[in-house]
Amino acid sequence: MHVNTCWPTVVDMTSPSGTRRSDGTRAAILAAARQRFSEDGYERATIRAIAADADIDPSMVMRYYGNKEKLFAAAAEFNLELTGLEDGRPLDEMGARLASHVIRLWDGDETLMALLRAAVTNDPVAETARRIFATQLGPVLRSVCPNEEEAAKRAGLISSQVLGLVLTRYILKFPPVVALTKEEVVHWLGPTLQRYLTG
Amino acid sequence: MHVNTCWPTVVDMTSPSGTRRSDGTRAAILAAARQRFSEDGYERATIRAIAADADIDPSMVMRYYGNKEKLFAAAAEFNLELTGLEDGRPLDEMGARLASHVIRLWDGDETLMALLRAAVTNDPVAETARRIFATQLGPVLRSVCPNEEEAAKRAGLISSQVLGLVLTRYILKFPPVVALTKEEVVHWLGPTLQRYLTG
DNA sequence: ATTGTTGGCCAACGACTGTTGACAACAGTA
DNA sequence: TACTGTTGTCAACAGTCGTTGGCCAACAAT
Repeated sequence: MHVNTCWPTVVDMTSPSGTRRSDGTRAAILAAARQRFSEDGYERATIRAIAADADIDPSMVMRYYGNKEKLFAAAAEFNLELTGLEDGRPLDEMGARLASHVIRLWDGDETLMALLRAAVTNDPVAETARRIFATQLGPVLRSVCPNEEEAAKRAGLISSQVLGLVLTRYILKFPPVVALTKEEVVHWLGPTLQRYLTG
Repeated sequence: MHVNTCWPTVVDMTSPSGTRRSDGTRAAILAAARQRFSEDGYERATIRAIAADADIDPSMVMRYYGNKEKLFAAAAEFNLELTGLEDGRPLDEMGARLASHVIRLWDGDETLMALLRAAVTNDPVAETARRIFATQLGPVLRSVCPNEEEAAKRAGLISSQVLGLVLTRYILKFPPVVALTKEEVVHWLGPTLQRYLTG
């Protein structure tokens, strides 16, 4: 289609580790983008606003990330950090561990909020969300459930409860859900997730 | 602030029941708005597109509904139809009844999807969602739980699982969740909701 | 036939969007 | 010094948005 216009083809190798003078700007853009996307969603987060937050010109955003879609893709790549959650620990406490992990992971991380906000109104982004949950939650389920199809179903059920909590707590901000302490979340969601895992 | 410019102050009472010639247009706008808002979300659903769907001029939308916000408010008012769900039936089957009710209610109704899509990126709309769930789910919970504060907490938990299912099934379209039959949803979510209700 | 009201279309406004290209400031290299 | 490629600024483009006001046809009541 067209050549890569997002990135200078020849990399400046003056610095020993391949860093560049513009790396700071790149990082500032990405940080501002994450915040804006998570607060405003994809459509209302404008390139101009992101550039203003990063204190640079809007055209720099285009130069370094090509277009708005690619900028979002760069800002919304993230990790559920689920690996190692299952090894060597009692299987019947996994639901509680998972609930605890979700709270710890989501609190203070805006990347996932940006992804969720955008996925709701943007189908390509929804595809990204499907992929992330399928590839990162899938292996965990297959380790406790041999049947491939059933594992997928259980992963879907877990996603529904986890994302439902995230939605009502961090995005819609239902007061009783916001008020839940981490211990309460573990107490209530733990058994639910446990049943979806092994019940 | 300013007078009501959304509606002619003097109503044409020529027709016996107070209907007007423009009622058809009004309804067409509302139907098109519901569909567009549910499919595209608040920002991307443009007045022009809604008007085109309804086969009328964009300015008519403004005349009848004032502005985009008011149009959405008119399109997103809806009913969870929860009254009568608890009377005279065994309390320990209420979770299953609720799960069954959710599926029946959401399947084919785009109003609630419009509300949810818009609420995620629009704070005033999120407030509407909070209000609807608080006022319609609250009474049900108070009928099974005397403690006011605990009832609110349980309502929040139920919302998290219900909205999580709606999100993953109807909006993000996670394949395993979409594939669930109504019976499977009742089988899996029923006990969860039952525990949030009375556990 | 006359008015006044309602329903509807049309063209345009001002604001804002993503995006582009020209150009200046600066770095390192020869 | 002059040259080259990177970083950044500025102004503008083409398009879309919500919204407004003017205009005309259909209709109602006088």
